[in-house]
Amino acid sequence: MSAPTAKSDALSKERLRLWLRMLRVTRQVEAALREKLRLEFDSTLPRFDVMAALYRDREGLKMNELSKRLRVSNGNVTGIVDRLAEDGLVERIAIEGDRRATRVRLTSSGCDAFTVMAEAHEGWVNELLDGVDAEDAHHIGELLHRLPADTGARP
Amino acid sequence: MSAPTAKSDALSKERLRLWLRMLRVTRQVEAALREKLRLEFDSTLPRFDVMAALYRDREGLKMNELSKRLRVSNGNVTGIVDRLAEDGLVERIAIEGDRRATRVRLTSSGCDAFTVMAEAHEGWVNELLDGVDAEDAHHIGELLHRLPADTGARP
DNA sequence: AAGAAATACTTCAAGCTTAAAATTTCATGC
DNA sequence: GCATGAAATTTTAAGCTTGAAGTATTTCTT
Repeated sequence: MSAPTAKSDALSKERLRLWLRMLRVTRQVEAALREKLRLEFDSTLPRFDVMAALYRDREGLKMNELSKRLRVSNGNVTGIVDRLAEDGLVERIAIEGDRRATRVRLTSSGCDAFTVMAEAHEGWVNELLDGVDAEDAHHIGELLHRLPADTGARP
Repeated sequence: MSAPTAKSDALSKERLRLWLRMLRVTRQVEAALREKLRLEFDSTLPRFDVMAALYRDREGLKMNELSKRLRVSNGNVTGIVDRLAEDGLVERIAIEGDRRATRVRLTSSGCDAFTVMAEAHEGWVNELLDGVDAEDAHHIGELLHRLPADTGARP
């Protein structure tokens, strides 16, 4: 533990400012997306996230894998999947040979619904990030990638 | 509405990728901060945010102003302030001449508690954003500032 | 084969969050 | 003065989120 120098203190403050700004922008964009999803599709961001993960793995995921993929608690996923299942967008499928686990996957109507939502979603993000050109996007992406927090590589 | 060109489509995808990465990093950092606050101070991020806003305006804020400042619903602020008040960290003060509104401000013990938390918080952020030097921080900050989403200037 | 440990999932309590409805108080027009 | 609408806040219903406790089921140990 080295003594805080004037320089390291200034850097610390700079990082704090950056964090607060990142947080503000992220929340703003999230709020906009949430409202769009609600108004246009009567849905929510968590539902969208779950469906997106299941769309990537069309054959489905175990609850376990889903919660790791989304980095949320497993109890959380249970509730979201429950509600999606009520609406017929996903289904739980027994796994042969292990009666503890279940696989969740999009139903065909869930798959259809997601493709429509995903296209709209990309358009909204595109509008919300207006002002970021390809070079900027690439640059910020690189910087974020250097953060210890970005353990983004998924198995 | 112009027809989507190959170039604009690529940019759209690039922005989507950037957004997903921003979201992931932000959530990761938030999760880390939330856990720290819980373990070290038995507190939460929303409580910290409210206290931070009240620390900035030491004489207090109306519920209204607080919810605008934090960009959350007013019903939301009610609950958080209720719980902070139960713990003696903030207090509601009647506003003379308007019996509808109340001013919320930190108690002196709330103020003390916040200064301790704020220092720890800055340290955590500093560690979490390790790898971002002053130049990077400034650069990303500039880019974020150009987003329409960053309507950050507070009155 | 019996018991112990690990795994997969759900349930639970508490808190956060929103949008919408309800309440109280203030301001304005007539 | 009084009605009507605006403003500040709280309440409510529904959903999200976590960490911890609880339930089965499987696997490991001996």
